[in-house]
Amino acid sequence: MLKRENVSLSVIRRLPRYHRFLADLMRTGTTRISSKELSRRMGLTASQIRQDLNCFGGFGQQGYGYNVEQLHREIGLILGLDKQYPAILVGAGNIGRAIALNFDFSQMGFDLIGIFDIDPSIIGMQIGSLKVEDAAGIDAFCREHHPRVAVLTVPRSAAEQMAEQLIHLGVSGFWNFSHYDFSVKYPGVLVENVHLSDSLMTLCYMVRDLSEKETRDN
Amino acid sequence: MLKRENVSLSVIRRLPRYHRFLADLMRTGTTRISSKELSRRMGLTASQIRQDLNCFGGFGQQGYGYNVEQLHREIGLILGLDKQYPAILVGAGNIGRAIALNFDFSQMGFDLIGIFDIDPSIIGMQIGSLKVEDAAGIDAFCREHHPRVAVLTVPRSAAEQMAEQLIHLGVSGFWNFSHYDFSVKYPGVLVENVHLSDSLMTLCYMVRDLSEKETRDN
DNA sequence: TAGATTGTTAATCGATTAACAATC
DNA sequence: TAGATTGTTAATCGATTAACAATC
Repeated sequence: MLKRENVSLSVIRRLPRYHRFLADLMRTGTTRISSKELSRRMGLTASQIRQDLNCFGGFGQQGYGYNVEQLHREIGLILGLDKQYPAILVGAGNIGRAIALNFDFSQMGFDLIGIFDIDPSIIGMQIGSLKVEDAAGIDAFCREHHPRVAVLTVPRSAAEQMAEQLIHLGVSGFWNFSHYDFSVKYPGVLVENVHLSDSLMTLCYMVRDLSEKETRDN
Repeated sequence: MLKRENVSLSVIRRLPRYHRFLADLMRTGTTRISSKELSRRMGLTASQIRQDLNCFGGFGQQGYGYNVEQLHREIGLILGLDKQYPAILVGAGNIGRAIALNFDFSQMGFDLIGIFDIDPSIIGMQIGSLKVEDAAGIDAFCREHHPRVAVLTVPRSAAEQMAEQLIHLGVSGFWNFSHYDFSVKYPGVLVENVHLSDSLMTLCYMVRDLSEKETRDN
């Protein structure tokens, strides 16, 4: 897993999906798989799978295919799931709590070490193994524990100011659930925007589009 | 808004973002905007914005630009946000509850009319204006109310069976939060997959990649 | 009218697919 | 060895960007 250097984002975004399908295969006891068979299951082309994997090295063997367990492990290493970077979550409302409770951050390369909110009725609440802390203490916390990444589950109105504060405190990656779109403003900062409403609106378009076609066809 | 027909998914996925930025502009009282200025704010090219919009019609005026309010409204119509289609949510765990509580479905083209779960300790729980119903009653409910779309927030193990059941009951669109990847298996069914763990893993890759570069540079 | 900015066509770029020699 | 399947190069396709005439 050495060949990389400027691998395109389209390829990177497919890696977690490969990882997931390979985990499924392991669960069902499959030990080897060809790019052709994997492409059939994932709805891709075999060519694309081979191209994608060869950005990082030759994990397969001619005439045999890929070893499922090995490939799963290699992709995990490429994604960086083997080490845990410290992360904090800011905004312990419904979405924030759901994420803190539902995600095993340690399986995804992170260690969730702090949860913050400004609402006195939420501060002190136990969420999994962590207790919600007062957001006023974020500065001190960051200076001590140096989180690399922040999950931003605050309302839109608080997002901009909080993002800037965290960037100054050394946070360089954001998993952003707020409606605030800050990828443009701070170059160099890594942002993975999760605009759930954008996703739902896209589905809305597709559903409308389908019913229009059905109407025309009848 | 008549020109469409096979507009690419890449374009569609940008529409909700335009919609959001235009809403922001309205909020700050801006009444007109050029593709150039909008491109600067959104981090796109002006060319792309004009190309995107012209898939659906000429909303601008030479020498003037676009009327913010009109463009916002037109994009809303293109996305289909003006009518509400009935939707249900299946799986009222942490994520399901957070979504039901946080999203104003009516603003995104849907009307959330039912929430279901199988867990007796959750059934009957009040979530916003709805009460969680027993999933055993989904068949009867669908035959009566004909939801077009289902939000799938069930665990992976329950997802496949539930998806098939709902497809048979006439549900044709899914907002899928489960780890189950069913876009491949049921052609014709519209699926918007929200694989949050894929998103977090992508961020993991980016953060690792950045620190490797920093290490090299020093 | 002059300046600005669109709508649209043409050029470029990047990503996907196809093909095939290498090789297990 | 023969068959299968990779790694990789070349061809195709689609999406983005640039250019510019039309026009408000």
